[in-house]
Amino acid sequence: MPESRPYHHGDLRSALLDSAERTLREKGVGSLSLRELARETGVSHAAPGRHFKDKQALLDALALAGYDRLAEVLAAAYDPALPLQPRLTALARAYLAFATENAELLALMYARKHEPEAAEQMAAGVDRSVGSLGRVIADAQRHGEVVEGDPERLTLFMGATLHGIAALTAGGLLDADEAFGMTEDLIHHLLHGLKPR
Amino acid sequence: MPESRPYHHGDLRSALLDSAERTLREKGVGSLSLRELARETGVSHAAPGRHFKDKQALLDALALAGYDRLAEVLAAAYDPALPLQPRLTALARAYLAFATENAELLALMYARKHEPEAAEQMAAGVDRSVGSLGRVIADAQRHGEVVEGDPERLTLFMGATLHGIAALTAGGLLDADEAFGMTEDLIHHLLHGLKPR
DNA sequence: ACCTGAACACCGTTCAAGT
DNA sequence: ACCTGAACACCGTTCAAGT
Repeated sequence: MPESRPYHHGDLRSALLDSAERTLREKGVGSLSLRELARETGVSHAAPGRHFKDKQALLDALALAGYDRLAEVLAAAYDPALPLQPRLTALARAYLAFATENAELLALMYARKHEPEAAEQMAAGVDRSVGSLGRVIADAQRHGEVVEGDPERLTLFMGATLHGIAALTAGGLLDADEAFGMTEDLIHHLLHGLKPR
Repeated sequence: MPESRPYHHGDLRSALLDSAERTLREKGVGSLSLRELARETGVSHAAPGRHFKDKQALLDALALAGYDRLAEVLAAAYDPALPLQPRLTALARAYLAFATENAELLALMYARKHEPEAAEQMAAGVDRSVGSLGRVIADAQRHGEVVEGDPERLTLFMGATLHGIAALTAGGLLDADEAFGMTEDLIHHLLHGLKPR
């Protein structure tokens, strides 16, 4: 740790990302400016330009990091020892928790990005997260606990439902506690359908 | 139609909204500026301030109009003469079409707004749209075509699923044609569930 | 290789003054 | 009642120059 403010920051890139993530969480994307970020990090306003080609590149990097964390959270919540229904409930709750705790970040993750190479990595990030769901479906199909059919479609059906409540909750249209409270019910309907048996 | 450019515009408010909606669709929220809007409308840069307290107020107005149009689209797609499954498929397709044709607007509609009074109207807009779904569920329950239980929860389950694919598609994470192609399947799973019968 | 300072072309918002 | 023009405090981005 150098005594005051050295000419070279050392790890400006990750310092900017950390600062940006905090601002995003506390004040929203609208209040995120490169100049303000530079000020907080004690660096000139032009310095961020060395590490991020433009503002969108920084936002893309934030979103990408978000996908990494989401994939971790889901992987951690995936417990193959659990029966199907609680296994899915745990995954749903994990996603919901991530969505409510990172509402602004989630919006960034699912926004249309402009930089084409970032979009590619974004898709890969989605795949990694959807992977946890896909494993559950494929595994359950093998045990005859889930209907036969294209596992990708089944996974997408399930993913869409989870993403739906998560997005509605993150957007403030659904109360977080309410969403958590109905997760079990939701998974039940997902498994048993709306039609009476 | 006055000959050149009169001092008073006449209906500046709706002219600004029209222009904003076009810009939103063609270039995205990022490229939407009040000054540019004023220029396009042939008015001074300070004029919009008379009709919208700030930029967010204009965005809120756009989102609100979006809810109106979505409610219309859904109401038009709601055909009580159809059997349950095609009735739901039609609603899902209508929402999906709206989402793909108004991707940027949809993001605005489901974003956290700051002006508290707008948030209230926003919630009302959601209710109106969800209303179409709620009617289908309540009606189907009466005919024994859908399981018993809190109709609001069932509606929300269904709404979350539809919103999920729509949001993923609007966000570019799911190809629009692919999403349309799997709509029928999706509704099938919604009705019959993932568990084998 | 990394950062600064000045410069450029934009913003949103406010407010006296004009019609 | 509605709009203008100037002013203010911000932006993002670029680029020569400094370390």
